Amino acid sequence: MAQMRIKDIAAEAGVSPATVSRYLNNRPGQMTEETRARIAAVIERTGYRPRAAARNLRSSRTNLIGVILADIANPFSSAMLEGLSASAAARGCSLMTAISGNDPAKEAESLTRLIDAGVDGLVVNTCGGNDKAIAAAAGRLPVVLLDRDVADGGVDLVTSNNRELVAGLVDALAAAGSERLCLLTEASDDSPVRRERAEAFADELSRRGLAGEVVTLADGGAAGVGRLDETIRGYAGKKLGLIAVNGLVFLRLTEALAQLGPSLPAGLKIATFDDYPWNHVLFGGVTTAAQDTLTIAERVVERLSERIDVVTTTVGEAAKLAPKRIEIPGHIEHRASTSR
Amino acid sequence: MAQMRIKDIAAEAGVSPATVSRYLNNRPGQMTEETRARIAAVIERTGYRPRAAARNLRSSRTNLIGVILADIANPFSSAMLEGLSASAAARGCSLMTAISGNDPAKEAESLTRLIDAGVDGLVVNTCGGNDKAIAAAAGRLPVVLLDRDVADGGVDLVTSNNRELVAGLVDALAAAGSERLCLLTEASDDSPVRRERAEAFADELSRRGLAGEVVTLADGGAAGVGRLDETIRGYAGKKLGLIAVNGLVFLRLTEALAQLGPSLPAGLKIATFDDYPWNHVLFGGVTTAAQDTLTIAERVVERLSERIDVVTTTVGEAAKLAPKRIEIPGHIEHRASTSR
DNA sequence: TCGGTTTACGAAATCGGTTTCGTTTCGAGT
DNA sequence: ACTCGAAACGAAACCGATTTCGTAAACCGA
Repeated sequence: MAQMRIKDIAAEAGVSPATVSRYLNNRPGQMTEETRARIAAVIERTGYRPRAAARNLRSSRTNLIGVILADIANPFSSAMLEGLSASAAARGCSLMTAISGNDPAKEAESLTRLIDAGVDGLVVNTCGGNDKAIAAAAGRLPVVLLDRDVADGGVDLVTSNNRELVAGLVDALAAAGSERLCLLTEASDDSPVRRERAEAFADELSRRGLAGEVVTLADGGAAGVGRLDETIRGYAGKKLGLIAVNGLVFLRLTEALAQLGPSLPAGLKIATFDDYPWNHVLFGGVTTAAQDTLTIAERVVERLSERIDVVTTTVGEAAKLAPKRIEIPGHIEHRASTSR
Repeated sequence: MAQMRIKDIAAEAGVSPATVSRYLNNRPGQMTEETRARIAAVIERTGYRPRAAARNLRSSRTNLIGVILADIANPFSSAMLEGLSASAAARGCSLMTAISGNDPAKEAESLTRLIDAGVDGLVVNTCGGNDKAIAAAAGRLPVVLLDRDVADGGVDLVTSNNRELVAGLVDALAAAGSERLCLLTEASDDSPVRRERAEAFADELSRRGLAGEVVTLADGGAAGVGRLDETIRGYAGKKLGLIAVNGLVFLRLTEALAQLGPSLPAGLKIATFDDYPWNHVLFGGVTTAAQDTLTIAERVVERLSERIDVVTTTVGEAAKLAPKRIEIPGHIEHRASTSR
């Protein structure tokens, strides 16, 4: 009685293992209401749980979704993980997670490890440098990219409407009276997301005939902050507006500004991407381009499920769905840092 | 050639499947260096990867560690997840994660879902309310608790040395000249961790003959902040020292203080638990009790591995290891908020 | 009432590894 | 040369579900 097997249940219910299996997966080949009840009773009484490994082996489906995240310290990632977890659970799937820590080698290792583990599909928030491997993986099993695209294209991608969010932040700064705008980026960040935001920023400036530039901070070191400091000092009092391309850059910006004083220099306005908790607090509230992480997660899982269903339902090469790019609209949180 | 099976490899290498299996698991029953090389060559050439499901079925070992986290928004949790991921990967294991979002029902559901999935062991950062179920689970498979204990005891626990960290923060405030100390907590937080810190705080006060109290903020609402505001105002200028029992409380404290002004009122000193990124920035740096998340994660996985090895190696009831409480020392980051 | 189609279910093959058990080979000791 | 033990390996059972295929019973219209 230690561990019940499906045949034990079958014996006790006076049916065959096949029938119990049909019950467990409530299959189309229905059964009498009476046998259904009998099986249910036995399972209820014995507390039987089917062994996943056996099921996986035969059906070659694991109900597991692999997730590779570049940087879990980023609240965007943790919010995403929570959303993915919920959406997957709603579909009866569990998550296998791996964290690359922005290390392409680790990412590659995670890729093979998760695939070897037999996940039904893969969600990848890539740190870059594995475009080939990811594209190859996408040829062998369902893959949906999260936020960051790969070079070769051809893989599903769910992302925010970065261009419109950039426009929204520029709007906010312009409305607050900024006459010259800077987009602050980091040298080490060469992700497609950063590029997309930078391009949108440039477009937006020229579209409105505003002055401005993209300022790249040196990595972590004092040099970057110094450069930033210069920039700020140079424009101080000249109605400068600053946009941090992501939450980490914003933190560095805050550190640099702290050297100038605890509140914003007169005429300086700021805004940032990524809705970190401290954005409510710093400078009395920072105007933020917030992504709709819950919806993004939901759509990622939804899309992945579609692909998984197609793979397991259809046969051979008919299983090709055209790659799709899904943009989830975020919104601008207007706060004190861009008030007049 | 679509999917190689172990017997295909065996055939190509001119050996039996059993030998290939021995090679894959490098088993004690050694093989000739020559056959080893031959098998290696075939595997290398064909890119063969064993199917995990089949392996799991027979060996009833999945190399999967289940992780249940109460609140991923908490940076402690994300740091932990990163650490667990790394430590597990180093042992060839993957992580199956579930997030309860502090909902006991979700936690219970995650518990059974992960167990059903066949994880070898479980790491639980419980949100409370499932002590029975968790203790029961610990009777059926290896379980290590993370940070938060369950009532029944009898389950391994890895946690920080909260009592000493409290003492360290009290030290810092006292050294900064604070004469009266408050520990700020939240009404909704009734976790063992909070209780332990509160007790340690009270002990520490009486040991040193310091005045002070535990102040409980009402949940989220303005009332709590109002109360806090009162407290601060009441003591302003009287060398008050504040300790936030965790990072979220600290954020609320910061919001409340923001109403009073951007810098700390004269004579007010503050310190907090949880080393969030913004702690470096707010108030020019906040003195923080930082937990050694990496080591905690490492020890959790290590302890879990011990239990897993015992389970799979020994037979029957000899497999009982005595439950163990492991404390990982954290340290105090002294920053501007407790300077003289 | 009768052929034909569904419906409900059982027998047995199957998924792809691991593990047990037994056999052969090889080297060492006397 | 002969025995013995260990090392190297193969044959076949096995893990526990799902799935295919087949069959008997029930249903149904003419």
